[in-house]
Amino acid sequence: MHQDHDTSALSHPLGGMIRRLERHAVLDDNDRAALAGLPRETRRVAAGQVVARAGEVVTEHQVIVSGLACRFKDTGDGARQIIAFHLPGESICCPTLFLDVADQDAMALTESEFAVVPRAAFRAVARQRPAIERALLMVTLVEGAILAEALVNAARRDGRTRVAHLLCELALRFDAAGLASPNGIDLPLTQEQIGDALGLTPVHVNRMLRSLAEAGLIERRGSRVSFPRWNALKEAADFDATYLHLDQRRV
Amino acid sequence: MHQDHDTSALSHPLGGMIRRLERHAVLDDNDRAALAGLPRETRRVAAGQVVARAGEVVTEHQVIVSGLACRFKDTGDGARQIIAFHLPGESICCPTLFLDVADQDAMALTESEFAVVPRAAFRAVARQRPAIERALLMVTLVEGAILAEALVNAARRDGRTRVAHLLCELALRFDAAGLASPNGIDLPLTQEQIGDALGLTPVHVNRMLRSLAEAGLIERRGSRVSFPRWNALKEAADFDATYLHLDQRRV
DNA sequence: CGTTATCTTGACCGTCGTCAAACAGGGTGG
DNA sequence: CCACCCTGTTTGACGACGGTCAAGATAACG
Repeated sequence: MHQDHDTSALSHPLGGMIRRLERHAVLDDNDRAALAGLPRETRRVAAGQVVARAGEVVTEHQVIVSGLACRFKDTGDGARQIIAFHLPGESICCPTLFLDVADQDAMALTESEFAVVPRAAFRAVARQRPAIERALLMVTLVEGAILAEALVNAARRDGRTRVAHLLCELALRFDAAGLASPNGIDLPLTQEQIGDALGLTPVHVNRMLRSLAEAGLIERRGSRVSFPRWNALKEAADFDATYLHLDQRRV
Repeated sequence: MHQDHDTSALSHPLGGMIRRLERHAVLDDNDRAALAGLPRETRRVAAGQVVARAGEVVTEHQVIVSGLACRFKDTGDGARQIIAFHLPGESICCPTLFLDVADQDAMALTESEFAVVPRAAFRAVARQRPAIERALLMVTLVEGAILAEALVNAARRDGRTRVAHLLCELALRFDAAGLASPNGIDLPLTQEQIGDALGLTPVHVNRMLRSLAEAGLIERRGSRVSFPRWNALKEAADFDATYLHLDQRRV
């Protein structure tokens, strides 16, 4: 962990977060400067490392700079449910920035880099600059919509559709984050983690991936997934991208 | 539908919403006055009536004054998933107040009364008064935490635990809303609606309710549900109320 | 190159969905 | 007051989707 107060927009550790906020809200130069001026550290964590724990009082606001992370909850009998995947630019914020006691855990799924901001500083900036608070509300609403669709997916769709739906969502979100290439995405998730997100066992995830591949709806090479028949996959996934609010007019 | 501009605090149609916001945030007299002064109508709707539709451009902000409502999504093959239950004082707001195009439907589950506020007016007040926007962010975060637990419930727990968990949650939320009596709650949900919220069929909900009743964990008389062994029920439900954030310090 | 995590596949089984029918309750109209 | 109906509840029989258990194959990694 090292101090890093470079303020150039491109390499700024919070630049991804600022761009993400501006996808859903309007910030002016002062807002951007206030966010860019936040005290922060960057922290590099290994895959699998837990970075926030339910029940703890929160003192830090963590933003992913690179890598992939998730929030999750464990049930009483040891099962794990992934609540949300977090791409670079996203915060583990929403549950913990304003709620005093976290009710969820968070972990890095790949080796990741986090920007860590003292919670009090972040909240002070949000309070002083209403546009920032508005922006936080917007991204929280979008995350809520994504969470709602995850509930529909897990509660209502069969395993094959569920897996296909998650792939569609991640493909679009990776693309929006600039992490997709024309011929697919690099999906650094184990089948167990996919199952943890969908309410399936790893062996069933495996069966369903095979089924999708045999139908020609996806192609797999290592962790690379490509979508040779995107529209057919969307169809099989019962996928409608409205809930991602990717084209939300900024307010 | 009739105009109603009574401004006395107790009977004000938005009084429930203001009190709810103040459970999670701090409002001053000016904030309260700004909310109470919003233009509004009250609207009475019958059980089962859809009050918001996915895909529509939103122009109204709807707050429940009395009754019970829910948000839901339908899947491609006709199944319905209830995303959230809404008690008096809550808004159907969070998805639709700031996101331009709704991705969820909403309906009244019982005969209900809604306060309807023009969206532009509500947004203007929120923009002028940051404390209100902060309050909206807080309740949105709490709703997100409830939604996350619903995902855990539907994806990870067996039917019996799922039903028990929903009963625990509703018991506490009804109580917080002043709708519970010492010996239980009046649950105006059909078993089909319970199933729509949990990802179960109505017949399986019926079996699980019977199982819980036979174990002495709940008692049913008509729509009345009581909890003779609350702690044992919580245990069977894998229930931990942290996620409801009922004791959140206000910020 | 050995060790471990992850993937893959098969066989078996249980929870829950499906289908069906009987039953109860509440409202309506004769 | 009583048929009637409609919605919702209750219960049973059966089947399938997906979980469990287990073993072997492959890939990742020091």
